[in-house]
Amino acid sequence: MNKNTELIKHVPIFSQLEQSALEKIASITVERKYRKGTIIFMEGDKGEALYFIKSGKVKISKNSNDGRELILNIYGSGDVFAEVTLFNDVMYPATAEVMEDAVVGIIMNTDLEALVRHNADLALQIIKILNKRLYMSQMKLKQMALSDTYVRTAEVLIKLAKDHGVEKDGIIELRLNLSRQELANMIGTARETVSRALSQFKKEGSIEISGKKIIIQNMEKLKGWLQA
Amino acid sequence: MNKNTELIKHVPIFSQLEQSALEKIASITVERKYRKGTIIFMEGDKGEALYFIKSGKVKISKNSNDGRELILNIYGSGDVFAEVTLFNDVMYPATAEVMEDAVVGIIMNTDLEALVRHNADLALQIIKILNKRLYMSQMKLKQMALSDTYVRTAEVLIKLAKDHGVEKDGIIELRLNLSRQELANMIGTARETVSRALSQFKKEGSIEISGKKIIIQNMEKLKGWLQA
DNA sequence: AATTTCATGTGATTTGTATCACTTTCCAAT
DNA sequence: ATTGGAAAGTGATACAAATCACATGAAATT
Repeated sequence: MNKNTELIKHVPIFSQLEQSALEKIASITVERKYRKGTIIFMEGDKGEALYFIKSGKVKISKNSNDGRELILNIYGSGDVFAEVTLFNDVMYPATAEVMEDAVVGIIMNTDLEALVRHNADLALQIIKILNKRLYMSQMKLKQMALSDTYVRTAEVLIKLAKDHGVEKDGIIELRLNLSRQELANMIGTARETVSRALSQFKKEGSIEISGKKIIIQNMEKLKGWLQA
Repeated sequence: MNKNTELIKHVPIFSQLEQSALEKIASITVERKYRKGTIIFMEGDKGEALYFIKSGKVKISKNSNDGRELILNIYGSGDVFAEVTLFNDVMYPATAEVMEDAVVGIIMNTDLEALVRHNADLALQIIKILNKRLYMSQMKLKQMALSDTYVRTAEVLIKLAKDHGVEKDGIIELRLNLSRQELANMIGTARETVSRALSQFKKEGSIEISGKKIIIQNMEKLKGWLQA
């Protein structure tokens, strides 16, 4: 129980809450381990829980019926996901797949909803996170509508570096195990186009590539691609 | 005061609240009229209020610095907008412009925040609306990434018909005063492409066009374009 | 009503990017 | 280490959609 409280304290949306609320949340949280490749839930499944990540990475994506994929986000430690099904009794609007072995906290919607109804602080935290998500989503829409593929590629790299990169004296290492195809599915473009963009960024000295690892050598140069 | 309460009752996010809350909201709401073309706020302005529409239409858009525009949404009577700046102390992430003379209710963030902190019901309503917005935004992202321009055009027409159309024995009339350029800016395409798509839809008998007015003659046929 | 100005439709052309085709590289299994 | 199979890089081609160009139509201004 105490261990759970510690865990929950490190999740941003909960961290501001007072001790008693933390303990309540801890008491309704179930911890679970998932192996890489596991589907936590699929788009269309009944939405019944909120998840937060203790460790590992989770990919959130939508698929079209002709098999194409759009990756909406990649979440890591401390992030919450599936928050959209709270209070809504809707299906999950996207699929969650484990990219790196993960330990995840799970809170059933019914339990959390009961709590939120009496804890405005918690509601506020949820509002904040939804605000942020909405903001990001609209930014992406703008990029998708108004930027070309190389710019979008740079944008995604920069975002990934910020969220998941590890800085080592000036350079940032990105060790997500993303295939080019998956990167393309985040950017909304073709595998080959990503290859070409990365080659370009490499040639100009912005990044360095060794297999799946991408090193951002010169963030400023990469940011030079941004526009809009 | 009583008049305001009536007004507020018809706004979905408030309508579920109990009388005392309604009255409080009414007491902190300012009503204001705007003429067509007025900019209510601009992207980057300090976010300080939440708005809801009593009558008229408001266009929410983002602009790139090379002058191109992406229209995120068009809101009408009963809709809330600028909800993203609640509890966040951020700038408006988009611009709000009046498309049709509008009467708008304005609630200062500070006032509403104080209220929400002690009214979990209200917080829930806000969460619900954010959920819906996020869902819509992600749907759009998927469309933008995975559908071609004609499909997106059909999708936007269908959405506009649902939100703003007037049904008259089977056919739906769309009388938004949107230029082709603006339609294109909703779809994320070029003016000319929209013209061609509309011509196509007209030729196949899905719609009828007379100036800015678009009549959806055969919704089923138009929906035939949808995919994914 | 006449004239100017702006919005729209539509063909022609260009451009960006998806797709195809193939080679090379990487990784896993033996 | 060797081999087989998938993922990645890259040139060639095809295609959708942007852009250009212009004619037509509608709306605003005088």
